[in-house]
Amino acid sequence: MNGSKVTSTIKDEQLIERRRNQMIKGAVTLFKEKGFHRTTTREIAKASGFSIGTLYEYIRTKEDVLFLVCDSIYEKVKARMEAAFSNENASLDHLVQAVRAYYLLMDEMQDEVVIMYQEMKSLSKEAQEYVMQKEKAMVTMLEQLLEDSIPHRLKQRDISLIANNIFIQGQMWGFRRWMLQKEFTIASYTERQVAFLLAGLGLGDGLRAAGC
Amino acid sequence: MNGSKVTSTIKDEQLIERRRNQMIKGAVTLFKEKGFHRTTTREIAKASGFSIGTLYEYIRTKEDVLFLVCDSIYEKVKARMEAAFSNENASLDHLVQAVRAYYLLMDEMQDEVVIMYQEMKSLSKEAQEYVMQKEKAMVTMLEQLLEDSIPHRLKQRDISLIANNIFIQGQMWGFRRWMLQKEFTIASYTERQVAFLLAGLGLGDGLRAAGC
Amino acid sequence: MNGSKVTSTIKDEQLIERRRNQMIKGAVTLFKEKGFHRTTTREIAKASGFSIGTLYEYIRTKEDVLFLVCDSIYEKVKARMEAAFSNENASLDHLVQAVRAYYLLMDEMQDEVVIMYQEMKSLSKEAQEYVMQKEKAMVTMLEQLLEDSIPHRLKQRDISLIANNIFIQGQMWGFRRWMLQKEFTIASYTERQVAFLLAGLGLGDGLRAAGC
Amino acid sequence: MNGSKVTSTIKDEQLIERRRNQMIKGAVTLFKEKGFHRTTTREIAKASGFSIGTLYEYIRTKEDVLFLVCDSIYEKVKARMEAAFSNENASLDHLVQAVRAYYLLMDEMQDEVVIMYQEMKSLSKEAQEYVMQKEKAMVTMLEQLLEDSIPHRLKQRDISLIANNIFIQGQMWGFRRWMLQKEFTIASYTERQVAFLLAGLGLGDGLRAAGC
DNA sequence: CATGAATGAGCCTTCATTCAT
DNA sequence: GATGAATGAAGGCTCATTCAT
Repeated sequence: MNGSKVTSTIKDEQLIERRRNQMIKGAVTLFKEKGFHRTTTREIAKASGFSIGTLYEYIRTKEDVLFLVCDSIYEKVKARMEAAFSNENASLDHLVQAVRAYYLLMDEMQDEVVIMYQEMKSLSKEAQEYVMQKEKAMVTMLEQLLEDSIPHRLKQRDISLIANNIFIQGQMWGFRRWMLQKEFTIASYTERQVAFLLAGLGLGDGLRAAGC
Repeated sequence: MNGSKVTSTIKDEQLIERRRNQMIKGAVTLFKEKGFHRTTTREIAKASGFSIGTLYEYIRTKEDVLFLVCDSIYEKVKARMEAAFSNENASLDHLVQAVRAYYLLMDEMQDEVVIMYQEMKSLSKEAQEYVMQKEKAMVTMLEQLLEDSIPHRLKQRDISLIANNIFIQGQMWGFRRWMLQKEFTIASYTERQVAFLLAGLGLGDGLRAAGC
Repeated sequence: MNGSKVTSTIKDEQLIERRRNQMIKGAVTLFKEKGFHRTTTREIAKASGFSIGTLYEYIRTKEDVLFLVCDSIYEKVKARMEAAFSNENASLDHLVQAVRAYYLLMDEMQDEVVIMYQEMKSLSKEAQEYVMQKEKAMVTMLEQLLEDSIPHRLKQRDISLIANNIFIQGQMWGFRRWMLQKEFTIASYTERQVAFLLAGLGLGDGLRAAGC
Repeated sequence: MNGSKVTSTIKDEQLIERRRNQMIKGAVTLFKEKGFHRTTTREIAKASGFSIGTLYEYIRTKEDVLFLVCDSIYEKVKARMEAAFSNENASLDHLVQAVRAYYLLMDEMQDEVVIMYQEMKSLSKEAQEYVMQKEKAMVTMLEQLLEDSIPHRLKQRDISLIANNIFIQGQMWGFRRWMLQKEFTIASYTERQVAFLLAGLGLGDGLRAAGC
């Protein structure tokens, strides 16, 4: 149901899907490079492989492109998280595996995350709301994961806080790459964050012993 | 030394200082509201209390305004952090006080933080570099604080990681307010983050006991 | 002979006739509402009940639609006037009846008249000429009517003038409805115009006596 | 108070006045030639003698230009009518003189009248209302003239009707020039209309005697 | 015959920047 | 030093028209 909120003059639904994927792909590249505002609709059309007229058959506004991009990013992240979090056997080990998978995913999607952070405010209030819901849903997934995997009980608020921390620490790996990626690889970053998380939960061996 | 990298046609240095402060104040309000790109130079001039012609006597480019704004934000944050971190008597308690002060500061400067996150990429590569240096310096202050205040030794990397975590958790309080500020007040957010930090360092009472 | 000057790729003459009638009907509605320039070809196609591709099988240019519309309006008005003016027994009474019928017709075709007044200039010079001929023919019909029905002789010029006056007074009923239709009904408007006409011709009872 | 409803970024009121007059002059020429819709803002700017940027300092919308044009036409016509109708000594003779002056005026302003007839519908509902008020005021002036100048009493409705007739007969001289101006000069047109008017009022010598 | 996706010229409008006063 | 009118490049978007299916 990708981008079902964006109207199109085209009738063929499959074509819409295909063209919009072209569009998103082209736009992501451009947004990464120059940001939403510095990218022109003509550039988007060109990068998507069609004319400006055709572009506007599939969207109504330049902002629609941004929405489509954001939506597709979330959709992708969500799908991957769901796959990684499927908790047949909820255990501490599963928690660690899932968090690792999440950090790995954030490593893969660095550019997309940067786009989200910088351009979301260019969406309409309504679209922002929509996108925030999706982000909220992802944090909730992390909360669920924690709840299911930790032996002792935590206050809801603490679960919520920790889920948030994990979530943004993952995003920051990409957003603050200029700082973090000088000192860490994604592997070592993941490793230490997990160790610190477990320590915080009173479950790990503590930071001192956790030799890298 | 506010914005010494930005050229002006005016000779009187004090006047420059005064005018630029007007400018920054006006611009921050506008950037908060509509972002850098959607704000026009005319609006900035008006909000600053002088004409568009005068505006351009004190800057060379619209981007200069953004730089001035970013620079002033960092200057302000840095000054406040320095005041709060002054470590005559480094102790665990001092660490806790300092971190609390930092979170409080981030609460005060929410809007400014949001501007930084969203508009930094609109600066020139050079200006971005400059601003990143300042951010790096702040993280370093946190690292120093940790190093000085924690009884046992931590690996440099872990210090760096934890400093980063604290730093961004503070920024996220403002940036993700739509999510966090529904569940927490700045007091409770600070409280739990500190508790979790200490637990992670193997120093607190753990999360279970730390009743809110 | 509807629109015989407009080319079509279709062979079947009857189909052309049918499709064009659909087109005219749809277009008139739209032109009334938003004028020729603000109406798109897509809208015309939709209102006509077929696709944009099909539309262009029956016309060559958007302007063709306007021409078809104008032509059909004149055809219709002309037919109705001919019916009303058929002068087996030319008499003053017949004149009055015919003029009344004309005003009634103009009342019915208000919207169409407005379209003619406002959009005719969007036709090509050539098409304008064609349409003006038709309008001229109608005025001539009125002239003939006057000539046949008035007992005494009038100078040709006066006949021409009076025919013109009647003609435009009819059109104005629709075109200036916002003014006239606040004060008059079509019945009272007709009534007074006829009285005034007869008075001008030295045939009526004068305006004073002609109680409404 | 010309065009006081149209906003401008320029502060100097006199400059606004001057520039707008340039604009109106340029626009009238273009609208005459190609109509409002087929005229581009760039053409208007060029014909006005300034750049497109400057044009938009004095208006907000292309439609504003049309409004300014319409308003100025009415203003001009109104002023001239007021001058011609000043009724120190209301008499039949004065009526005839005034009507003659009106027809002469309409002859002078043919192109402007055509513009009004064809483009008024392109104005916003609000602006149309405004412009219609002005037109109504002019008809009222004619009514007043009739009332003051005719010896015997006429019903209000008849006055209104006759005023309207005179008004549109004047406008039609320009709008239907392709027809009328083949048979008449403005002098002869005026002559016969006046004769017919007087006859209708039961005041002239009738049409038969009124040799041309 | 009918359809509708594709095209791109062209339009209106904005806004950073300059410079004469 | 301050002002604000002038500039024009550039951007978002529309829509008449075509043509392969």
